[in-house]
Amino acid sequence: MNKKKTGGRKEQAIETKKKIYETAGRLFKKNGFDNVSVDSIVEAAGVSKGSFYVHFHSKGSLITALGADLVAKVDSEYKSYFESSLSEKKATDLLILFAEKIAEVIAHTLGYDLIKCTYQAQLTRTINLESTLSYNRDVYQIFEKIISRGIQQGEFRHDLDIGTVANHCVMSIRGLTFEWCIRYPDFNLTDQVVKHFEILLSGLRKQQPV
Amino acid sequence: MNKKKTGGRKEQAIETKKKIYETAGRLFKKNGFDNVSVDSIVEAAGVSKGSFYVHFHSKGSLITALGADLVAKVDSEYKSYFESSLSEKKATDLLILFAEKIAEVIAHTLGYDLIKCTYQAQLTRTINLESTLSYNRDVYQIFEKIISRGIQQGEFRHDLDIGTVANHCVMSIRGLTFEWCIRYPDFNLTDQVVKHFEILLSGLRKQQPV
Amino acid sequence: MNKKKTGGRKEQAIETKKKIYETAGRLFKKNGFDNVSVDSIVEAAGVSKGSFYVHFHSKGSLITALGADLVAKVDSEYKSYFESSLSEKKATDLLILFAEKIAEVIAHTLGYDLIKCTYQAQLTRTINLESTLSYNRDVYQIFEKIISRGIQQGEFRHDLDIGTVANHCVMSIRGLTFEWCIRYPDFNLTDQVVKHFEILLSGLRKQQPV
Amino acid sequence: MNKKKTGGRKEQAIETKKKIYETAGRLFKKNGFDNVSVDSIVEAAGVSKGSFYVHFHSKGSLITALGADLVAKVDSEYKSYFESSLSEKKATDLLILFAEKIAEVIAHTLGYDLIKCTYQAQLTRTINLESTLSYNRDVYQIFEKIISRGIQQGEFRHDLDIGTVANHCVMSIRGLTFEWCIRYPDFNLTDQVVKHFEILLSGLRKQQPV
DNA sequence: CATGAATGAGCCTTCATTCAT
DNA sequence: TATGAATGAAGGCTCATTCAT
Repeated sequence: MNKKKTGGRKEQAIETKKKIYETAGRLFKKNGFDNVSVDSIVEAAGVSKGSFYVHFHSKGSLITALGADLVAKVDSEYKSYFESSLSEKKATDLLILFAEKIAEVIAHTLGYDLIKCTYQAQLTRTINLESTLSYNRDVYQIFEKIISRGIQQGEFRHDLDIGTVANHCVMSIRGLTFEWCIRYPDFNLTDQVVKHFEILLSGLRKQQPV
Repeated sequence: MNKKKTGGRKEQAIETKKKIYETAGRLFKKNGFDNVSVDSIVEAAGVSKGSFYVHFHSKGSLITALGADLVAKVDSEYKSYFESSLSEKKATDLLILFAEKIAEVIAHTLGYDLIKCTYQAQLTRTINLESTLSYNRDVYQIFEKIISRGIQQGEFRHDLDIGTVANHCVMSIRGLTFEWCIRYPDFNLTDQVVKHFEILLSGLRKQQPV
Repeated sequence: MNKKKTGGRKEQAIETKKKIYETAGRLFKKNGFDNVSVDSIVEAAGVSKGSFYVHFHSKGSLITALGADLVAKVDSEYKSYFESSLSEKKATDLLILFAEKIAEVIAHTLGYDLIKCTYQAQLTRTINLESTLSYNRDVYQIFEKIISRGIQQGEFRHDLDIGTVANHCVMSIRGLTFEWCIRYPDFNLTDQVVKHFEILLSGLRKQQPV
Repeated sequence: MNKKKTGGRKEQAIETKKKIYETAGRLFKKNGFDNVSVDSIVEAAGVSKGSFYVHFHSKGSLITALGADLVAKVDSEYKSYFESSLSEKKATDLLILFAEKIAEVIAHTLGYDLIKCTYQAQLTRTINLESTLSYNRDVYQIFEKIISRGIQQGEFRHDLDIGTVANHCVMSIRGLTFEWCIRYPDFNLTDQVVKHFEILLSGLRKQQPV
């Protein structure tokens, strides 16, 4: 009925899957997590319901895939941003900058609807959280590098446990993001994140001789 | 047909409403937010479905009421705890103690299921969040008092904006609670809250002359 | 929209349930067991799908009820037939007559389609079989009475175990009915049942001179 | 893409068909009749869905073939058992022994699940019954031989119609097997078959002095 | 012959809400 | 107030079959 352009069936199959995938992403972003049905996805994508189940084992598995993809995408963005900022010497500035960058990505690249539905999904455990929560995520490792450098350079206290602090940094951002979700639009995520890290930093910084 | 004990119709009506209300609370706590239907509530409460809609405009309005009630209840608990701890002199200790108390209430008095479903409801905005988010909540005011005292007593930095810091304290707890929800049961809320506030404190504390 | 005749809501409810029930019975009989959906039942009955689930917990429970009803109905018919035949003196004749009566009821009162779908349901255990299989069913007891009388009157062997033989009589009829189902219409149930009971009565072995 | 061992395409085709066939048999036996889909067959067999429809016109035709095969297999087993028992002189004993053998094969060689799904298929006429029901089946002929010998040897009554009695013997076993299916596991098929044939042999009626 | 993507009707069940009594 | 029958859209998922490559 449709699709004659691309050659092989395999290419077509990939395209169909992609179409479902992207349509679903768009709908989730637009309508929120619980308001997207398989029916609405396939209708919007212009494929049959059967096709959906050819390409995805269940609605949940599509969501899981979408989530993992998202994590990979933003982590990669964080990573390249961090690497391009390496010239920045002071760990303090680096920490603020990196936190700010994350806030920017969340608030503007991903956007309110997508984040909200992701957080919802995490709470309902509809999705497999491994990719989101793994402490091996790049975002944790970048924080660790920054903190580690701060300690080495004598900016941060020597008694800090690097893993623990990185962990609390991520949690702080996650917490502020949650607050942003529930106070939206009366909450400036970037400002609050910067403010929060400034407070946090005053505690991390080595005490200056008077 | 039943209920002859209490006299007037008004008393009976109140009792019916109460029965629905309490049953709903119990069920939400037990089964999670998405797994409680109006049907299950009225069945468990022993009233008719019609009665439900006599007393509550919709399922959502019941949930809103339930949420506001919960906030009032825990805030009152926090308040009385705080007042009984006033003898405690140091603001630093008071802050840690109070944060710990909140974590305890969340983890043990309220419990995982209730909190999770509350957080879910906040994200879906199924409930009216006013009561939860109002900066007039007792919990904010208590933090303000503690911080204010810390500044007055010379423990905390003088340049802190009391409202802002209290706000970030609440947000930190909210964020850690969210993390607890999605990592449960592999996350000790109380420990993490204490740890987080210790980090936060080192930044709040006035810098000591060497 | 419809139904204004009968007075109270309760009467209407009963009528609705009855309408669903009878429509379902008719459809099962007409289309066979696996080819009747809840959709088709409610459409034919002219009620909403929601109504179906108001009156029946599930499709299965409707079928179970239908089955139990059927058993009760035919057993009662067997019983009254047997009681009206009590004047018949010889147990041998009574046995043949009663088996024949059962065959008649199965083949003509109930009919091929209904029986076939009942037997199917038994095999898939879609229905609760208790009512069908209980050895307390009237039909077992009637056979026991006949056999018992035959022994007392000296017609039947004294060494027969009454319960066992009654049981095998029922099983024989059930077996022949199954055969009828799979050979229909090339199998005369009544003739075969009569023939079978004649063989059963006389035995295969040549009679030994005493 | 795969399978290089066997030479020609024809050999491969045969092998594919065989693989589907045997896998289907295994699955039907394991999961029951209604719980095996074409999808599950081709997945388990490791072939494509397209291949299935190359080799079998429909799901039903596969089942028909499977059924015919089964009949041939068991009939051949009955036959060789009977032939090896010919030395057994008395028709009475032979009859009991043969019925018992059939019960054993049904209960243990074929097993509950397979028999149940076969009986189901017969009722739904999903399968072509010719092979099962043909009066030319070996099993009928063996019964005829036994009965015939019993008459010739003076053990059985002379007035028996051999074909009719053989037919009722098969039906009895079929009926008891049905009963076994619906009462499983609270029904010992072999015991009941032996008991039934003992009753059949002796009859219910008291023996008259000649 | 083999493949597997695509189809779309069909399945049973749940649910919040309405309304006549 | 209280009842509970009635509603019907929506939900996720299965399945035998077709057909272009």
